[in-house]
Amino acid sequence: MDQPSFIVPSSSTAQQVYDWLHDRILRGDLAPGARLSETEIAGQVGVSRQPVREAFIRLTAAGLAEVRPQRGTFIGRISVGAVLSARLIREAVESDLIRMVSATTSPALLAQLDQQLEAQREASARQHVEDFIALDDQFHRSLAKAAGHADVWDVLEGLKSQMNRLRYITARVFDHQKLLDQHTAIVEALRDGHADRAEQAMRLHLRELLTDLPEIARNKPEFFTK
Amino acid sequence: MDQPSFIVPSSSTAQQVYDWLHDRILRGDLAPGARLSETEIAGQVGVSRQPVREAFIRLTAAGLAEVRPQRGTFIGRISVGAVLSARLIREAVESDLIRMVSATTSPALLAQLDQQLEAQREASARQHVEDFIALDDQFHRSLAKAAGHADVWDVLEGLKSQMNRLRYITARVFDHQKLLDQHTAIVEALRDGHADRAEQAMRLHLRELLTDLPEIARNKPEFFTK
DNA sequence: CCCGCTTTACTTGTATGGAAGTATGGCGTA
DNA sequence: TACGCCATACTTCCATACAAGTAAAGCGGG
Repeated sequence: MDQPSFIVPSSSTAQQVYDWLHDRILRGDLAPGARLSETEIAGQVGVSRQPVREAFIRLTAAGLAEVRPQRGTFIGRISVGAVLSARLIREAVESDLIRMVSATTSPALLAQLDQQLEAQREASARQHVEDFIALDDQFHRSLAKAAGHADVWDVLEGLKSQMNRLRYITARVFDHQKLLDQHTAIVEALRDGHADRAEQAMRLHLRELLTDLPEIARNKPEFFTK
Repeated sequence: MDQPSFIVPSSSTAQQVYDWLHDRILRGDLAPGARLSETEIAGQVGVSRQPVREAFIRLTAAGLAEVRPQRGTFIGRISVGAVLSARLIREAVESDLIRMVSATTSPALLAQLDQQLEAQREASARQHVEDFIALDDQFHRSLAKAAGHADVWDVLEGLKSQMNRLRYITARVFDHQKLLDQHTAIVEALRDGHADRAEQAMRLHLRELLTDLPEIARNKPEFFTK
């Protein structure tokens, strides 16, 4: 049984409990639909129910848990609708962003992106799922930053949480090579200064989920809700 | 036999406190930066501090309040960056949505939009700010629904809360006539089956805030944070 | 066996007391 | 007057006790 190694007084207890659970949920360590209990978690980390309860409230606000009064608290199932909505929003936003980047792309940026692609190839070769996911995020974040809107990416983080859970839970079924090729196509379109092609490449990339999701939902129906 | 799901035993105290404060904040009844107090609110509504505290936590998660440990809880100032990010996201998403609508527009939809425009003109003539804002939301929501993605609009609600506060606080400085003309232009472009023009009209409409925001922030600097 | 009631062991929700931290006003001192 | 220290009155945070509701096991009667 893993638990936070120690409670540091730097941050509040509730915050630390929240961080701990948030991380475990996103990584799929806590399965969707699984039962949580204020008293049980409190016992595991050695605090009272109160901070645990407050962590639950925040998790609920983030769409990662669901508390049914007098019944129990449960890890939220992944809402297919929410994932599809988040995907559509991502496509719309990142399409606009990639056009902005295309208008101001520089050799320095292209060099940075090339370097990130190389790191992704390396992580893919190592079959290291966590690194690959982190590098994928970094790639998209770099583009947002290059467009001068890194803050937009931060705002989207909340919406992406459901997608992130999906990625962790089903990471091994994803075709890393295909994603890599799509990233490469985006960078090449930028290098050629071809805004339309860059946008289309980005849209194609972000639509990949539409083909993967049905299969994933079929494999693990107990993890999903409509 | 279970009770119908929509019959809930009057929601929890914490929920009611949250709803009450949420509404007051969005309407600008509670000014940004104003001080809140667990004990004070608890006394006002006649409950203990605990549910009030939990309402504060949820408000914080929604970006509407800020709790500084051992110092106090305050109505969150409106983040200019968050508003701009939300605006950019809205423009990107609604641009995509309006293109989808344009591909499937029907006489019935056009009739519905015409009717909503008429209602907006009427509310504008009455100078009824609340109705005008509600009808504006309804207009955009109708378009999202017509695109087959009403759920996307729901997801964006959270991001829009900061924009909504802005609208309420400064509603009287907005040029209702201009917004009405822009809405009309969008509908006309749809009626002509001109997708590009519809998208451009939508983008222009949603960029209105970019010119308004600086003036608003100059008038009420104490309401904003960078 | 099967149905239905009752008991019991849970769950989350609320109230309250105290712990820890922060800001402020008052007071003494130079 | 100006400065530094300190008591005091706040604040949020955490722990604990109890209240209210749910669900399921147990048990008796048909």
